[in-house]
Amino acid sequence: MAAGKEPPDPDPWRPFEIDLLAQVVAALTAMGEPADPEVVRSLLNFDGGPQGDAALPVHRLAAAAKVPPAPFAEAVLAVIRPRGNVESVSAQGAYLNFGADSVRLTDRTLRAVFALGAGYGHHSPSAETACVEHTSANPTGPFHIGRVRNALIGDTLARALRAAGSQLTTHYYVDDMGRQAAMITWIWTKPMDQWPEEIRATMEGASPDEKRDHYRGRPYPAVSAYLKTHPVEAQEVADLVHRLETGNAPPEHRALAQEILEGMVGSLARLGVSFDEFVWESDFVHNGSVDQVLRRLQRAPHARMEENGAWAIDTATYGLPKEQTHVVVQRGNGTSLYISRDIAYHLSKFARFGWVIDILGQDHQLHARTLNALLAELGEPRRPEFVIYQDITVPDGGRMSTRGGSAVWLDQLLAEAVERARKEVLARREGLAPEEVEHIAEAVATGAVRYHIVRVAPEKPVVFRWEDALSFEGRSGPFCQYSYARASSVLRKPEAGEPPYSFEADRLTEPDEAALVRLIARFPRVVEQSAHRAHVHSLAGYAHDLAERFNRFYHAVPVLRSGDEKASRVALVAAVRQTLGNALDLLGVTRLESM
RNA sequence: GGGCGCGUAGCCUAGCCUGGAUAGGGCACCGGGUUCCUAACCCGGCGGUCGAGGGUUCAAAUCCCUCCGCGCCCGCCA
Repeated sequence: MAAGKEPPDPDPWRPFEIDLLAQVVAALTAMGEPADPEVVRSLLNFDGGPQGDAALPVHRLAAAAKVPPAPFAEAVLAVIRPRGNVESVSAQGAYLNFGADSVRLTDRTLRAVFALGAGYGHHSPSAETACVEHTSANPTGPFHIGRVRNALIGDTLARALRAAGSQLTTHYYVDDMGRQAAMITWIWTKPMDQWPEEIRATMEGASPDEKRDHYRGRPYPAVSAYLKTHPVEAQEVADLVHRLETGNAPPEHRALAQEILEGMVGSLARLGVSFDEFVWESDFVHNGSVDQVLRRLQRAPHARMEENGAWAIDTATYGLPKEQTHVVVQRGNGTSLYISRDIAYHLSKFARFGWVIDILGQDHQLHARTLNALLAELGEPRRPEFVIYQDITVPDGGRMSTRGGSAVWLDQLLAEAVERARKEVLARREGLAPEEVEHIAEAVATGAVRYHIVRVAPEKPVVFRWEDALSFEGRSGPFCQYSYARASSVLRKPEAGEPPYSFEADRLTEPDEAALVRLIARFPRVVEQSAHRAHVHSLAGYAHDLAERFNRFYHAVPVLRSGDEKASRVALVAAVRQTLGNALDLLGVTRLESM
């Protein structure tokens, strides 16, 4: 083992970058050219590629020197002295290409992976406290996959932020105050034989041991439709909403919400999504913080009372679209509105967390901007950061609608995925114990669904197609899981030996090995970037790239059947397994030792 | 009408913030690969006016402007 005395740098690329920057600056200085390290750094391109590990386009520097780019590049080449972690320099037209010292990079990378293990790619904990609020669906029935996009973006971002060092808490904001929740209570507090016929019809064939969110949520669409044409009953629901606000909710109200919520959250748990805290909207009403917000808003600079006693804020100065310059924050009857309660909630978050992040569907975009305007109106300097994602739609171009029957339930998707995965396992493997088959099928199914939804940038609209969602090949969760299982399988062989794995970096010089090492080395930066730019999809892209590189290596380079290189190659496989496993953990995709 | 987002091969997608060298993947399709560490894999091929036009620049998928198309929002609902 190439044991290092000092603890390894958690970012294997950094020493190369430091050396390279210093050498470029030194070369420019030697040429008598201005060499601001910050300028040079911004010019350097570390994306890597077939040309080398870093590139410097010299156009700008050449222009300043009043020399054509290509000769300028040659001139730099003549004076630059690659050393340390920089192994090679070459000029190609207007570009200088640099290669890292592969042996040093390999040594440093593998040592970092083995020393840090599950912590490789993670950054040291910071004092920064953060809160990610996500999902926050009304407790009125099961999840459809549109809302699952919210949950998966939020959960993956939370994992990434934790890895990046944040002290992170996740929130599910439970709306038990509005009309939606009231409708559930309205119908379920009536004996079923008194339900209107068209609502009772929705319970036909319902089994009492059905999952609770499905069972209790069944009448919801019918109730919603029924109330549109039945003003008397609609008034009952309106009265109920008023009772919720004044603290006179029927005793069953919260229990019903809780019951449905447990069913909903149970489905998310299968996907590895969990929450640190459930925050109930009604708590902000009952603890007086909503009243406090309303009183502050009434004293705010742009507040005014309407004719019927309602309070509104003129937000024209906050740059909102012109239709939204008049924001009502309190009804004529004195009750609060969603936006006011949300302000109370956000103030409570600001009191506890330095960084507040909300995952919101694009339909909440205007709400987000209004919230910011009202926070400004209150003199509150802090703002939440919003991650806005686009809807998942169905192929005929429609929104995912519960009433139109176009919604795809998460539970339905998972059931379908598990069934398909089970078939695959049974077709590929023989003699597995039934519980092993189920374990793999569940992991493959949930891995496929999680990966499929999180792989696309949040701002892209997504059209749901069964055949894409259930793909186990190519750019998919199971592809990554398979590569992990493959690496695990190699390491399980007796010939692979036991950890700790010793290696000699100068034996890992095949192009496929060098490429793998470079990808492994990039992981800590991928984690950092995905967390801070809320680009969780880049984690999915990374996992695929690493898996793909590993498969290429696996086919091209013998490991256990090799000679003097064997131990080093085994170590490389172990490093891939560790890194890919860490990436899968961040994606919430279950690692499989075999599949 | 206004605001926000999106538009990259038949389909899906990365890159856009911070401009840089032949735009990276996947699916589908065609042709190969398993006496050998898991073929949910690999190799090769096919396929691109980066929505259109203009501008800035030595250099534009990337920045700016205009237009077109699609989605969402514009409640004393949440």
